[in-house]
Amino acid sequence: MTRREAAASLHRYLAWFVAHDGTERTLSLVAEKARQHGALGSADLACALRACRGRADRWPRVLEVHAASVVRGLGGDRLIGNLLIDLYAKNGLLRWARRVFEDLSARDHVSWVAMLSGYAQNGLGIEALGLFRLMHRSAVVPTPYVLSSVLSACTKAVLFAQGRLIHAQVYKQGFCSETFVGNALIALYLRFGSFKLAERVFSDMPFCDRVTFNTLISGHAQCEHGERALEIFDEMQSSGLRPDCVTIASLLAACASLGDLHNGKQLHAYLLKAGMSLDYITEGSLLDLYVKCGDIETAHEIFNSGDRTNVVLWNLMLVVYGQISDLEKSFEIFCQMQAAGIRPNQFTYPCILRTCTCSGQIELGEQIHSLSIKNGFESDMYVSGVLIDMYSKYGWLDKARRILEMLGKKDVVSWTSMIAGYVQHGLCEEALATFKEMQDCGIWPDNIGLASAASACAGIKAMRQGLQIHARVYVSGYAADISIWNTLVNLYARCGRSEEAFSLFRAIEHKDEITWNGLVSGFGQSGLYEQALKVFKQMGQAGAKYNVFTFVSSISASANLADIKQGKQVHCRAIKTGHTSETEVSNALISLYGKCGSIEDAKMEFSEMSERNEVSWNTIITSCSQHGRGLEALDLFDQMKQEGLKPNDVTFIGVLAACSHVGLVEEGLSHFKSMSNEYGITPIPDHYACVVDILGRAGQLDRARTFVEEMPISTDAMVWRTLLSACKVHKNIEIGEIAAKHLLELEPHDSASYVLLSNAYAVTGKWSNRDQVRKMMKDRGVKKEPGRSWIEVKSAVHAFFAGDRLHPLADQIYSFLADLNDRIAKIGYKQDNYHLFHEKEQEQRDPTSFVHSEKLAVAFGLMSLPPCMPLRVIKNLRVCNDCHNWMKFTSDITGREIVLRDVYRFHHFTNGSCSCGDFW
DNA sequence: CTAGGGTTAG
Repeated sequence: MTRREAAASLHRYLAWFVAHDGTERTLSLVAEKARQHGALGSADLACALRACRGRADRWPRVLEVHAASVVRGLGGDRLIGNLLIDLYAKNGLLRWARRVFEDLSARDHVSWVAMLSGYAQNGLGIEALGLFRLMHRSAVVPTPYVLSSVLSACTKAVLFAQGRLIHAQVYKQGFCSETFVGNALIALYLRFGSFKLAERVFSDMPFCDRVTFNTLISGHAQCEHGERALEIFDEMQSSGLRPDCVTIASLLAACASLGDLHNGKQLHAYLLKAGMSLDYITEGSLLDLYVKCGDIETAHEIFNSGDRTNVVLWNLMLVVYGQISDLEKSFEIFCQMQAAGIRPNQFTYPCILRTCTCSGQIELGEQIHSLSIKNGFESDMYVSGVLIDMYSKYGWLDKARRILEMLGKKDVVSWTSMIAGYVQHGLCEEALATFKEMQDCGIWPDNIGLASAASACAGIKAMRQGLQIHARVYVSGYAADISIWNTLVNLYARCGRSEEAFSLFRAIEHKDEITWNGLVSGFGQSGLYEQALKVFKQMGQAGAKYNVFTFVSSISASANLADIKQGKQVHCRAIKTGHTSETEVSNALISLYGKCGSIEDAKMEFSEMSERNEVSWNTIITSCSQHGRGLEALDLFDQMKQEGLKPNDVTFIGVLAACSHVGLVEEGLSHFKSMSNEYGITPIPDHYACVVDILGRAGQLDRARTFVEEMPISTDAMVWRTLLSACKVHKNIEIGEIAAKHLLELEPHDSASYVLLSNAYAVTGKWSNRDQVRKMMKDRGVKKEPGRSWIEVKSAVHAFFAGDRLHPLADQIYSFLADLNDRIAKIGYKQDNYHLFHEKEQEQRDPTSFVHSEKLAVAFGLMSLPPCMPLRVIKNLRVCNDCHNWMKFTSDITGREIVLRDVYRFHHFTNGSCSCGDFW
């Protein structure tokens, strides 16, 4: 045998091995041959390269062979070069591949295809098209293979228009009957959801192969057309083509998306029966099937018995436990994978971090964040995206913002996560500013961005900006997304534009529960409570589904109307639909009963709750406090802390108000100090107003004044009004005048402020000053709001103005009242509302023409309601001294409980005394 | 076969 013959025979032998075996042995044979014959030809090096395909562990060999070929002067060799391009491209090293491509001494179609498909596989469609143009310029006529590579580049890089142009060229060149070209076209059209075009290409194909069917099946499976995928599988079987593992993997995906465990299990059995090797792709699909069908146990079994060196399967397991938000298990898998020496990839961190976010374990999330930085994923867009989401959901907006700023390439998701984070924490201005910033960076918002921006507008009732978003939705191409319309309906409702809200609402074809709720809650937040309750009733008639949001919104609308009857109806509906065990619903009910004056019902609701959160405690504490049960409120505050719940700013409003009711000055001040010292809460003006109330009620007006003057934040009207009110009660006109001066500057059109000052002058006998205030009101066109009271009797609400005779039973009411006044005069009542009038004025007044509305309401209530029922009256202004005193006597003589809700607080009158302790 | 963002409430 000559040397030449020996070389040829060995070469054939090697080629056979590569084709049939491709093991380590091939490579050792190459090495052996090198020792025997000293020099290697390009065919042998090519052989060695082929043996490296698809084997990550032989990656170093590729580099060795490349080096050897360059050393032997084979750098421009086509046979070796084409293989190197393919290998480098498959490993994502496109620049190396391109370098080899450029260095080729001559290119054939294989070279072009290798480079083109390399770009295609890495999603670099633009580069692929650039190379395709270069090919045209080099006057190389594309082959069907080239065209199919370019088509697949278009598919991968989402370049539909270019894909259609290539289709035209395919048609012109008459390559339509080539099966692999048809396959590429089917993939293209399915990727863009053009099912009709895909099926047309399919039916025009003279021949189809397994890949055709696989492409159709996987395309339909990915578009959630599981049913069609299974149908095509039937066609495939009747055409006599046998499925391979790609077919089965795609079918498994179809079953997974359909939740069809039955068919999925049959496929699983088929895999085992047909003796198909479970590679990591089929294994992954199987895992995915069991995960999506909720059979986690089987999923875990498959994972345990499979190839545990593949990071994808580990990632899948992280997703498995993430889906049932079992962070503990998820984290266990994460630790096990590291112990097994598996390096997490860029998918791993988003998988586990999302579960941390969902289960609120931010501390663990932070640790994993550090790990991801250590492993070099600091600037990964996906990892950063989920981190921005995690930190911003938790309220660490600054930290989220820093990650966003650090991110070199920000995509629409990273921006939107930040925007959504701002919205979720009520920072709507920041959200809208960031929304603008994103667009200044050239990123166009998508459906989620638009919905978030619309929600930000709704949050601050920014109708003008909201209208802009509305207009953009029409041109955006996202008009099919119901979430956006839901937000817009809510936006209009929240801005009080009921006409627009309804017309948009009617235009939504498939309304979901959020559409309805958006209307109810929106009306509730714009003060259109009746409108909100009307929609709630319509929901019942339309057969819409109620949920927690529906009940919370409707109950709170009833509460704001103080419409206990309406509220009880909603409560009944909640019981019937089984929503009363929801914490949020119970919280709304506590607030309802509290606001309607039934503190006992509120306490009952609270005590029957199975789970209470901060809001539950805040609501009951505030309710007790509003009803004058200060000690109870403070007791509840202690219990709340004992149960390990963290008080927030709302809690302290209730606590400070409670201290005020009980007269606990020093305790109140120490609670106030503890807010920032112990709990890190920055007091808002409302807290300062509470402290002023505490000091004012105790008569420590100088101290109150100093406190206000030393406030570190700017003083608002509420603070001054509280101080002025205390000055009126304690007849301190000097400090009262200072408070009034600030108050009238801040709110020059609020009639209540003038009335308060005028009364403060009256009680201190400064009649001329009082007259000046009255003149000031007149000059400035400020009119006193007429006093009005409401009472509900037998399902109807009866309203009264001061001294009015509009009620059908007016005569009876007035004579009942006269009789009542006689009776209470006998036990010591003296009408004293004249202290607000000068003696001369008093002489001129007709005592009967001046009866406050709350007295009329109470008289009517006493006449109409059975003796056992407490009277619940609502008044639009503060109750005056005389009426307050009158109520005490009336409650005593009639043995009736009277609950009066004025604009400030509740007064419970029983047996001659009031829960407010005579200070309001 | 594996990864991130949303709409209604208190």
